[in-house]
Amino acid sequence: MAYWLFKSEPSTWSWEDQVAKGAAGEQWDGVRNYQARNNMRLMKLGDRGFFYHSQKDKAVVGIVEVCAESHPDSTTDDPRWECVDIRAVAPFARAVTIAEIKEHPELAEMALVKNTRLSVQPVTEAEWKIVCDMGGTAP
DNA sequence: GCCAACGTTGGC
DNA sequence: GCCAACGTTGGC
Repeated sequence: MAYWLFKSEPSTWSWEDQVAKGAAGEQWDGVRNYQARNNMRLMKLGDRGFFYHSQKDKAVVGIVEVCAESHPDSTTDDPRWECVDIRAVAPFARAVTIAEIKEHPELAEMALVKNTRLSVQPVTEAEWKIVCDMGGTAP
């Protein structure tokens, strides 16, 4: 299984919005960046991801799961853009802020730190375990 | 609100 | 195909 990170401005699409969609989930639409799209193309059913709030919170707030593999983004007619569907799995017991992530030496290579603007990022298994632990939630 | 980083666009 | 100009993102 692979691990990912999905970034969203809470004012646009928040963890609460995601939870409200329940087990059916929702498409992660609106991505207009090739690197982010390519990451979504690599995702498999059951892959897990972090849900990150940018801007105001700047923190990982929960865990999501891929519940539909890459398909055309219904919000555009442009065939270049695709997206996956994700559903909320579990909230973090406590949010893990980007400041904490930057302080942790083993997380220095995370895309969140190195490539701050990428909205859909890969996460390594080691990073996954560390951040879940910091969030007080089992991986 | 500012600014650095980076992706995209368009003229040549 | 290069590169300057511009727009957007996101941390601070």
